Amino acid sequence: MASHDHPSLTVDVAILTATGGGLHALLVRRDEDPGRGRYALPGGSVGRDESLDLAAERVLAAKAGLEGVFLEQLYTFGAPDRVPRARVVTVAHYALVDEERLAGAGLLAAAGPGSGGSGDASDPAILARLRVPWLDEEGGAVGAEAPDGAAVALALDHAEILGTAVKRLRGKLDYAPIGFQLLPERFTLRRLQEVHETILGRRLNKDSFRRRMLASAQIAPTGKREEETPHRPAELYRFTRHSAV
Amino acid sequence: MASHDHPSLTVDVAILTATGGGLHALLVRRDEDPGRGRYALPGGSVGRDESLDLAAERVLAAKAGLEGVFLEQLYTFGAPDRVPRARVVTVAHYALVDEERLAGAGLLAAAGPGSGGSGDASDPAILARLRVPWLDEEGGAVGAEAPDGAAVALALDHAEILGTAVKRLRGKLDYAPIGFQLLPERFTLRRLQEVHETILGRRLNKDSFRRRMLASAQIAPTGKREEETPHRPAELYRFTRHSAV
DNA sequence: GAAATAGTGTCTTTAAGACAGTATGTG
DNA sequence: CACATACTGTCTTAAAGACACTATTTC
Repeated sequence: MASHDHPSLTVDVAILTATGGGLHALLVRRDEDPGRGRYALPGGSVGRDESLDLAAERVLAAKAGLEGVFLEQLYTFGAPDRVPRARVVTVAHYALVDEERLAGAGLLAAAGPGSGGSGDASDPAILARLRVPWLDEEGGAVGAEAPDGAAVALALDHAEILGTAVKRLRGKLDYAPIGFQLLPERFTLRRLQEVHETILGRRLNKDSFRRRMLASAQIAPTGKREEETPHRPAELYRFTRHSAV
Repeated sequence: MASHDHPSLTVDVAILTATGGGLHALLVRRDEDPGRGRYALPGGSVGRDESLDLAAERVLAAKAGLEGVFLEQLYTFGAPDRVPRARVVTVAHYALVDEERLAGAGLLAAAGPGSGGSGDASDPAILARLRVPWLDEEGGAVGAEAPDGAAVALALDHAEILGTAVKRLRGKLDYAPIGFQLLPERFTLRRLQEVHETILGRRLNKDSFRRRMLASAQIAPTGKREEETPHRPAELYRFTRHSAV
């Protein structure tokens, strides 16, 4: 078993945000085979002396101009036929970004010529809405559609990777402080509930949600309020880093 | 970036069982570097045209003589320094086996000379009790001790892998039909509760546990009962494969 | 019948859901 | 003042915990 028999090892990052009532992912159009013309998750090879997380961080910075965001390993995809005519195993990650940050940094850095970081930021990037065809614990591939509503063809097994990311997100939402990652530093309880509903794909009870969040000690009121609302302004909360014991 | 720069890719399998009130893992003693003399998870290289799951199944069969057991990908470990003088990324899996099956198949196949499957079943194997130093969602490395109570030195990052497996097990217990994997086909409610308590590392309320399990429709009475008990025999239940909707 | 554990019935406690009613902003 | 949404208080409902009590086996 000579060393050139080793599979290639890459990382792919599902960069997710919640906006307009739906989950969205940042996708880049591939200009090379395999998967030319299709949209794909940002990805790259794992460097010789680079940890997996670091490789994912590098991809995140280079292709979306994002740093310091929530990033976690998701699952490793290694079916022998997942890439035609090559053996490529990918360690998929997922990142969570609030919509303002992604609209500003991500799309500009990825789409603009040389505006971002280190290199291949030339691919056109889109923020695709995810169509999740299942509830709860089912899982499976998800669809994607461009801002104009057209279906987006995903490269390789990336629809499956996105489905796995959504499933993970849903599963962790109840016991990990994860919803806050999709919101700016200060947010109202309503916005937090909307994010949870977007992730879960179903409506939640307002009273119960409110009580749970306030009792969890994961959030604290800032004393400030919304401004310029056409109605009574809501209290703004912030996420507290206490592990909620 | 020549192809010989690719990291080596392996799978390691945490084979877990619940017995004697504690979680146990099957470990084999390494007779080669790296980690010679220490105990390690059974593992092996990923074949050229082999999926990750298939590689894990192969390891499970070859090193523990186990087939058809619960097996799931856990996490991929790829720190550049996790193996001295080599770059080896491992896709860790975990398997769940009931104690009878592991005592019979696993230890004999792994320890006996050529009694098992395809090859390297020569390493002495032990069933090590895991000492989990944390509760709930904390995570981290776990300790291991041999049947005689002596601490077992684990190779590489395998204490971390085992910790990740225990954490996953605890996390999935409440919403996935996973406790049954650690029991034989027919079991009493008491045994099922003991397994849950062993996994979680804490006592559970008997009445509530009973009600939850019976209401979940995940188990069904077989009509048969325990035999040769020094007290009233309990109903034997079996796991129903319904997804419990 | 004593001992041990299985299993049932019911009360209390806690969290979720429902909903009425009050508070506070804009136009 | 109309309207919209924020927030509060309370009733109902469902699940968990506690515990008394009955059932069935071995010795």
